[in-house]
Amino acid sequence: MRRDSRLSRMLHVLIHMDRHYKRATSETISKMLGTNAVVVRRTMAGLRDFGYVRSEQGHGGGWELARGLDQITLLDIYEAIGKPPLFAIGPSVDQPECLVEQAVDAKLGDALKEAEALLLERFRTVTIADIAADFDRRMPEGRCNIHGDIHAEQSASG
Amino acid sequence: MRRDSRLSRMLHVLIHMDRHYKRATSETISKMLGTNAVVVRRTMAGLRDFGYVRSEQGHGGGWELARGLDQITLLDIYEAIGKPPLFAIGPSVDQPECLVEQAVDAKLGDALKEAEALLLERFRTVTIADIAADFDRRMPEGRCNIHGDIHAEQSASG
DNA sequence: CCAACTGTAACAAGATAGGTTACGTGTCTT
DNA sequence: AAGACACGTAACCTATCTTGTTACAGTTGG
Ligand code: FES
Ligand code: FES
Repeated sequence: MRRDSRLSRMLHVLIHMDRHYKRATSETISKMLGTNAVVVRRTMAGLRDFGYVRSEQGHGGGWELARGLDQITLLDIYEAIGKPPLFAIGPSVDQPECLVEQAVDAKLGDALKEAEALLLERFRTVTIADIAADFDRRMPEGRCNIHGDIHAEQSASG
Repeated sequence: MRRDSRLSRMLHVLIHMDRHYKRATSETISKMLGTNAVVVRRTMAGLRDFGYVRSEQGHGGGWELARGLDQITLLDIYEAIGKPPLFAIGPSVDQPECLVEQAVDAKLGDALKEAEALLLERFRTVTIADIAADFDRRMPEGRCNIHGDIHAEQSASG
């Protein structure tokens, strides 16, 4: 299975939007993420529907934050991208007839539910601002120089 | 992503082997699991390599338990099938240059590591005998009647 | 030898995240 | 009004991974 990277990507984008852009187009964001503008629109549509970002069409349009990063948790974003499955393992059938299999899946399910609860609890208590603060510690100057060209063209326009 | 069901399947098989079969062929097991004999050999090869089951070739051969279910934990089986990835979410790139992305992945990775540790700890402390005991509580008579035909043909030969 | 097994390689099928193309619609500038 | 710019979305392709299938080689017991 290929790992779903949408949560990671959205967090990445939101921090960049807060730190470096007033408004960013799907094209600009796609370059940051190393992907395609359509993928960006597709994924960020969920965030827009939940009110974390706004999108505007037409000339001069693009994406912008709709609230502060301290008002958005990891759980918010996880839900906004559609609550994709967290685990890569699980039972082979949903409603097994075999009682042995039922016992196996029940026990396995208990362990998975515990782990899921812990994970979602972490998601619930960590805001994107917390992650941004970690970034500030790694780069006190607050400058990202990896994609300088992208940043430059945005500084001019926004 | 399709969920890896090998752990669930192997637990299922091992309990049936302990409760109903002295020895079972891949063909018989594949019917229990609703799959193919080659898939059974492929998956159980790992369990054999780790010494949880024995296989014998040739006429009258098949699979049998190499130790008691109370001597095998879920973690043992998880490792024997090759420690497949537990999570379906993760970062998009392994070594991101962008410091923002590094901070995101670090925070996300912390949460995932915590959940993984909890899950593996549960796996470590639960034996297959524990699951079998749950099965006994669900079906006190100790009989499985779903695949009676399979059980019957095995009772005759083993 | 022959039948009944496992061992394994090679390939097909099914599912899903992600990438790409195409086109529609809205909005700002000129 | 025209045209450039940008989002919205459907449709399709690609990559990857688990699972299923076929084929065949090797092993064992009658
Ligand atoms: S995408 Fe983070 S510095 Fe360019
Ligand atoms: S597979 Fe469990 S009763 Fe047949």
